[in-house]
Amino acid sequence: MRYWLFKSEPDEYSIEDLQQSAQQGTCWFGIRNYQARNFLRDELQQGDQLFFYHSSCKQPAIVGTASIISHSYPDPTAYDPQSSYFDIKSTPEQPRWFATDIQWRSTFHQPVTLAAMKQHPALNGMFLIKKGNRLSIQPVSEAEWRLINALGEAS
DNA sequence: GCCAACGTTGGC
DNA sequence: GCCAACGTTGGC
Repeated sequence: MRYWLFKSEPDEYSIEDLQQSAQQGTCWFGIRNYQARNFLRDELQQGDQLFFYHSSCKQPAIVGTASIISHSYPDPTAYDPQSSYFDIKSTPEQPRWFATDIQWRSTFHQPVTLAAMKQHPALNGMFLIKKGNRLSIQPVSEAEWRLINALGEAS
């Protein structure tokens, strides 16, 4: 089992939206970056867990957790000419982009803000903290997973 | 709104 | 295969 961090703009899709769809899960689509795609296609496994991160908002923060509930599969929006994620070079024979299903698991009692993570010495090496990293899907170590969960559950 | 840090594209 | 120009992300 591995740990990940997924970014989402709360205006587009927030942890509240994720929680409301907890029964059926949520299709996570629209990843259009090759490095993120490779993680999604090659390394994410059913049962993995992830931090849900709110980006491009007032208080960028990890706000909760979710789990991967499917294998990765070709991103249907890449085939849809009506979709802004349409990519003519992605075909059913050779899909270029992938999606997966995730399911809400927890909302943190206290969001763990980017500022707090930057200040925490133990999180210096975090993918998210490394300068200029903008990946929308990125790996998280087990130590980081434990620490941030503890920070988020603390009141 | 600004801008740094990437990623992508395309000419050569 | 290089690299300049351009586009995007996302914190501030």
